[in-house]
Amino acid sequence: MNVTSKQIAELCGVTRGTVDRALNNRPGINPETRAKILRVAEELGYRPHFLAQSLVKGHTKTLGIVLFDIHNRIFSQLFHAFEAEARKRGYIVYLVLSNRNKELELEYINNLLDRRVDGIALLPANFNKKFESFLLRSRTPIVTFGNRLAGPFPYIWIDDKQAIRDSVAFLASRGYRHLFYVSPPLRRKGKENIYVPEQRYNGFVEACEAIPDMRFNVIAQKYYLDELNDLIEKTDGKRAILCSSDVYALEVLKWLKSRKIRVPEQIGLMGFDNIDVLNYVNPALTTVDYNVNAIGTGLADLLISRINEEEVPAETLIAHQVVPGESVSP
Amino acid sequence: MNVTSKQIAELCGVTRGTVDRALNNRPGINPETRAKILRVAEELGYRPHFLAQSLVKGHTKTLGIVLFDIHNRIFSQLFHAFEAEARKRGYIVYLVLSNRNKELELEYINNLLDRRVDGIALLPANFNKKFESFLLRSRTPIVTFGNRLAGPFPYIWIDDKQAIRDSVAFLASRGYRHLFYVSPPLRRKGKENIYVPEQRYNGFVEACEAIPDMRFNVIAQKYYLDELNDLIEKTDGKRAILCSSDVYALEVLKWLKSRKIRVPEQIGLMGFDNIDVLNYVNPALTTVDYNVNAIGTGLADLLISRINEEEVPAETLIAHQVVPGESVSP
DNA sequence: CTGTTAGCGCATTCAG
DNA sequence: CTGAATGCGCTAACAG
Repeated sequence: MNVTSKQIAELCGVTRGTVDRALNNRPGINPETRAKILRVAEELGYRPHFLAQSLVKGHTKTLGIVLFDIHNRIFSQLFHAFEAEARKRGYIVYLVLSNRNKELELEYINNLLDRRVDGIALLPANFNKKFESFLLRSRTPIVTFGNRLAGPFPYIWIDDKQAIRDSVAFLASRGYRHLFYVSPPLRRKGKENIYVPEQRYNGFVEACEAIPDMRFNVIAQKYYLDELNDLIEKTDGKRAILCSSDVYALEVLKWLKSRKIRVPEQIGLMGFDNIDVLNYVNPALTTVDYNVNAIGTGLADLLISRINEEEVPAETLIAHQVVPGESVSP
Repeated sequence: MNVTSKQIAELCGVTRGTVDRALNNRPGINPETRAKILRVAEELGYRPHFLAQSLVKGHTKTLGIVLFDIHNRIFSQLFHAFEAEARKRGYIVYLVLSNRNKELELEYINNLLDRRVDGIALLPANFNKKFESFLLRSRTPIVTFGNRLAGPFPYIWIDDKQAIRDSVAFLASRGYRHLFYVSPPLRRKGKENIYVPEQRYNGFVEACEAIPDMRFNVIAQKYYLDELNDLIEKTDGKRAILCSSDVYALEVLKWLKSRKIRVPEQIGLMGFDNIDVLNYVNPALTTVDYNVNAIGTGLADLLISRINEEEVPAETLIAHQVVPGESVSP
């Protein structure tokens, strides 16, 4: 059914070598024969067989991106930007979702490698030496984001530590002297790749400790609302809850409302990510904004540069900024 | 660098045919030679070259899915389910975003076809005969969702018309006698594929007309808030706004709040889709819920069945239900 | 300027 | 049970 270059050759009474010269307009061919071949190819709706082409050329013009999932709006937006940039540069992309599952991630990366993607953008769940040497051995360009590896894999994201420091400074400037920091569980250190949560955690502790009269607690467990409840009852003064992501902040806000605790009158609240749904919640959440599209685009750009064997910086950090909302008092 | 079956053959002192018999455990091979070959392959970390394999086998174990974008949570969730099911069945998936752009969609489908995907799940932006015959000529299994084509392409979604009818009935049962229906623009009919918006629109009109004393207006334009404003000022009585999606409803709610119009005391409000962010907005929005995961999974299932040349229903409709919230009065 | 030849890596005949 | 040969569709180097 699909027309091949061989058929075109026969129809034009030439050989496939000549057809190839015409199609990929390479030098050394009579303009007339070229025109004829091109016309016939056009008429027959010829399209080169991509797989065969890839097989011999050694590249597939295909990228893979592995994400945990696509529930957090941050990541769907990032993908959108990544995909748009990739397409502009002639690549098409496989999106695979590891669900934070280390085995699944490995299996997926193998699948992508089997399909000979030209490069992979990776939000790594795995992190040990074995994993990294596996990636290295693949000899495939890999760029990371949102979670870091130790090896020589370019990384693009924001400066998480500084961003949380800025958040603490902001809350301090508004007179808050007791902060509760809600973070994903951290005790799984060594068992999971928690680079970013850890950076944020460190930023929080450092920033708080640098402020003489600042008191603070870290909540990093699954039942964080229970712990938050205890903490709120046991303390007083001007307090604020700082969440490591808007998703947490939204949950906390919902819970506070159900408990009839007013924000910011009784307690301040701050999120992180500035996801678009914040547009629809009251009070408007104070949060940290950064340009996710820039990350997505930059990720594709970095990866394609690496594929073209250009030098790229080991680390590129996107700017962030605190966005004041109504959830902290003036 | 990558080890090939040829190398294994040499190392084992046999020919590639034999290696193939061992690897794909086909009959007609001495158990001992097989064991040896398998061992060597294992040691060398042999992985078959997927492209070469595909080239000769004629399939790629790859699916393509084309979406408008991934901003609406409905679609990211749908993708997640689709991807999970596809993976379970041994397929990996290309996700491409047409941005509702007809030319881009065509280009993308061509890209997918070039890469010889085994099947495509399509949310079509195009819709004319030419487009459909193009799809048919590709001889590639295609399944549609969320927007319909005229031709023989299996379709999976919900019964949009009935769902809106149910919404109207629900509002009527709560005593509302004047409804404003907010829909995407419909005048582009003939220029864009607006199957679903049209179904919903028809359902709305039919349902309203069947209720003797029901008054209603349809707002289907870009500046719908302005029109809504006029309408609200010119009318009175027990009124409600019915939106064709939660995204609209959220915008409307935000606008109502800014205008200090109370929901549901002064006006009722209802959305459609039951997206997860509704969890965080007040008042809780009344909406229509359906199982998106079932659609995503079903989509993959349908597509793979078609690939395996099994018969599938031309249309499969997923159940929906009205979810009462606080945004309509009791 | 064009034809011939040899692969890319694998699957699948047909002989032996 | 195994070897040799052919082809998937395309590219590229070498002759002529």
